[in-house]
Formats: sequence, structure tokens, C-alpha cells
Amino acid sequence: MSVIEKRGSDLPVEISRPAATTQLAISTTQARISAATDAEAVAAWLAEYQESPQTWKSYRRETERLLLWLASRQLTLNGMDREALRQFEQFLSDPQPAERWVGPSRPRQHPQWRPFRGGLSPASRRQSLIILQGLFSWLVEAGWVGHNPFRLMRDKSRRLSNQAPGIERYLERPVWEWFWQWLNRPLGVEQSDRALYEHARRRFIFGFAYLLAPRVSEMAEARMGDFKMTEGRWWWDVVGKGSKIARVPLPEDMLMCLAAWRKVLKLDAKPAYQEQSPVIRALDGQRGIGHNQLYRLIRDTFNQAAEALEGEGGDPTYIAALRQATPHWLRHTSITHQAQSGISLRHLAESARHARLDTTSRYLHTEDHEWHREQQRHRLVP
DNA sequence: GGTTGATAATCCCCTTTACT
DNA sequence: AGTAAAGGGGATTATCAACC
Repeated sequence: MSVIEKRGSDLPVEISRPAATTQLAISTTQARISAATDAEAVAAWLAEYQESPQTWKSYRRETERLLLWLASRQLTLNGMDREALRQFEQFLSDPQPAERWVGPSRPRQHPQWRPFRGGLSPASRRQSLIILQGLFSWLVEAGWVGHNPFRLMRDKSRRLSNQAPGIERYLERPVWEWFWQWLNRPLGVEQSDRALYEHARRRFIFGFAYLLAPRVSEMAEARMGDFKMTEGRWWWDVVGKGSKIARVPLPEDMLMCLAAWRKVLKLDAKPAYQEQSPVIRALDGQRGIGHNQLYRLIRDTFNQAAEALEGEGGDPTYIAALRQATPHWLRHTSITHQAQSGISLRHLAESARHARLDTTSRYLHTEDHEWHREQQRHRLVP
């Protein structure tokens, strides 16, 4: 059932297209791309995103759904009008017949694979429509379709705010401090090599995360040689979201964490020039690990810490926080604590690699807790 | 300076692979 | 065979950037 099979130069394979509608698309327009079918036109658009695998993946998903839906309605991209768009949006919220469109998560080639897990939430529908709007404006430019029906759409339902609510997802200082000392507890004697390795790896991952506030993928992608010394000072060169290159100062503690971790890996304390091996590694000590695995590792560690704190009869609020915590919390925690320790907003924005200062300043609001707590010292009767 | 559109990331569930 | 590690796919969320 799948329409677009592969990335790269291979053209997509089109499987179930009603013969009656072929070639309707180009009769009125002058195409500026070489495509024979809707699927090929879409593939040409997708090819623009080859360098961004995540984006490519989500855009393929959305466009594939549209193509499959069009085929089921005997429509083409060029035949898509405002009314068809309304029907498609309705379809996204509840794809029917379900046995044709909805199914469990399966590899794409699997016979049970279906385009949907279920109907899409309003937020996801908004996302889908935004992507398809981009597709259509490209296709108009390419001369493949006559107009962009999304231009006619002024539906409030897709104007859902994508502004995040206040950021509160971070660990307060006492929780972090307890957590870090828990992480550094010595293991008992007679531990397997593997247990020691995993213990060291965890310490490094959390130290890295807390000190430099990386995104998960930035950690997973990091190479040893990205830590560099110039003019006697150590920096971390990181390629962040949007392929943005940044250079972040390495705190002293980070160098210590790195040296300790490299010792476990049987490497010199300091990375060599252009050392290409991954920083965070799988159990074999060589391969890197994907962001997904890193995500799980962090999540599991937080959960184990929650168990441990519960065993100690710790504060239930803290236990709950640890249970909820995700890798993103580490980034928030790091930035928030840096703000609290007086690092200036401008430098903070720089090292967090936020393009806009107001993104960073949102983290300052989380100081409200502290503010509130301090305010309690102001009493009528001392 | 706020809104909205564009892009890419995070997070979760499930499957596959690798290792005793 | 049984278990944990790693990977795939997709929904949802965060951030960036262009536009009023």
C-alpha cells in the first residue's frame, strides 16, 4: 500500500493508482519538474529535504497519507480544492474505513502496515496541514498544480497555538544534588566489568548533560574530536538543531568527567585532534548509540533513582519528579541552574544555542519558585 | 512586537538484533 | 531460549524564522 518507497535518487514506486486519473494533472499547467505522476512530483519535493532525515521522514508520512487518500477518492493533486481539503482534514481526524487505514506500528513493508495508528489529534492535524501547505506552494511554483487550496483555508482549528506553556519541567536543586550523589555512589565490590562500564557511562552522560545542556541528539552525535583546545582553552563544537554550528566553553568539571570516561574507554585523558570516534558508546566500547537508546538509558536511570529515593523514604514530590523526568528535563535543569547561579542571560543564550534571547529568558521564570520561597521570610512577626 | 508558518526535535510504543 | 540492547515508526512538542 505504500507509495513512496525509498529516499535518495531512486524514484518512488507507485503501487495503487487508478488508471483513469493518470495525467489529468498537467493539462492546464506547464510543469517545471520532470515528473510523470503525482507520486514522482511529491518525491521531487521530498528530495529537497534529503539532508534532514527527521524532517524527510515526517514529510514523507504526511504526503504519503495525502496521496493514498487522493487515490482512494480517484482524485489528483491538481484536483484538490478547498472542499477536498475539508474532507481530508475530516479524514485525518478519523480515517475510515478503519481496517483499511488504521493498524498497529509495523515496518513499512509489512502486510499489516497501515498509514495511521488512529485518528489524529488537533495538534497533529495542524502539523499535517502546515506540511501539506508547504508541499502545495512548492508544487504551484513547480507548475505541477494550478493553485494551492490551503491558501483558501482560514480555519481557526488549525490556528492552535504552538507556544509552549510555562517551562517547569526541570529538577530543583535539592533533587539534582541528591540524584548526582546517588549516581556517584560506589558500586559494591565484586562487580562485573560490564556493571562498572555502565556505571561510568551513566555518570558521564549525566555530567555531560548537566554541564553543557545538550539536546539528546547532540549528545548521541558528539565525536571525541568535537572537544578542542584553542589558545589554551577547551571548547565543545556542536552542530545543533537546524545544522547550526556553535562553540561552547567547557567547564573544568566537564574536562574531569571526560577524562574519567576516557579512562574507562582506555583512552588518553584528552581527545586527540580530529578524533572521530563517538563520545557516548554502546556496550562494546566502540560503536555509538542512537538518540533513541540514549533516551531510554536516561529515562531508566531516572526511574531507578526514583526507586532508590523511595526506598530511603525521600520527599514524595522529588520521587514523582524523578519518575517524570525525561532527557529534556536535563537540558531545562541545566539552563535553569546556570541562570540561578548568575550566568548572564546573554552568555546563557549563547551556550544553550538559542537564536533568540526570549527563548532563553523563559527559563528565568522558573526562578519563581525560589522567589516565592525567599518571600516567605518576610513575616509579620519574625 | 506579536502571530503564524516551517523545520526539526523529543518522546513513546513496538520490533528486531545481539549477547549470554 | 531468554534477556537486554538497539532500532523503527509515528504522534506530539519545541524552536526557529518570516511575516505582518
